[in-house]
Amino acid sequence: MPNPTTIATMPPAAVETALERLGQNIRTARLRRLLTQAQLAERVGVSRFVVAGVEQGKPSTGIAAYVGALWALGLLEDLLPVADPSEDAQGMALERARAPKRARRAQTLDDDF
Amino acid sequence: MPNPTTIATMPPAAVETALERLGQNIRTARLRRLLTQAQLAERVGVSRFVVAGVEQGKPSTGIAAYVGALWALGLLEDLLPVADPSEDAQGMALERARAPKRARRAQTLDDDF
DNA sequence: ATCAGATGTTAACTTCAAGCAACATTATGG
DNA sequence: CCATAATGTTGCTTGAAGTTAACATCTGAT
Repeated sequence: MPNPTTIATMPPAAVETALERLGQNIRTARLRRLLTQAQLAERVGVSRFVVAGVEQGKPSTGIAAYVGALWALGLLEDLLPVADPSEDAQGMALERARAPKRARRAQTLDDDF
Repeated sequence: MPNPTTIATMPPAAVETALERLGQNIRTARLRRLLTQAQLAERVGVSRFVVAGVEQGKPSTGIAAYVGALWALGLLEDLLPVADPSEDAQGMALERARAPKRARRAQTLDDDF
């Protein structure tokens, strides 16, 4: 990451918390299945350090490692409801206006001050 | 990624599909909110290219970008149930055996074939 | 209590991901 | 339809993520 990417180095507290929680959940699932970090890592196809990072909720780790871990643990389906449009109440309310393929704010036409 | 990391370059079909779906969901949520990629990117604190990658389900993109997008869209809570231990039926069944802090298979003691 | 194995830590090295810029393409609003 | 904005694409540069290895530490089974 060329730039001191704010999101990865200093994520908002809520994001950091959510990641730590996700990592902890993955760790719990792994331990319940009696897998070592190295074993899980092998299934996912990464080194054990990446798995360790996942369990710590490391923000800069590629999402593939996270999703791969869920997959290897048989928990991939948990990801399907995330941001599911049919469950996005706020979004559905907004959609009542329109649902374009590209975002575009209605040009203020007569308001040329 | 020094090594042609299998997971990021050639993820299992299920993982790839899940990521594409997640990205599509995020895109839908963004469009419903009438945000441009650039606007969302600014909120998340990354360039618009990263947001584009997220919406494509790019496996190698850091999870912070994904979670940051969810956060900026007000969808962070969707992440909480993922791999939630209290919902992990398979894991809870296995836990009936034990719940260690470190994985370790019981040494086969008398089984020295 | 002891010892083997799992996990944490550190370091050096390699490679790709993210940033940036310019341009092409597509879609939307008027 | 046309103009304009949004998104996709390409190439370059650079810094950080991931790998490997060796060692330290902790945990748990016996």
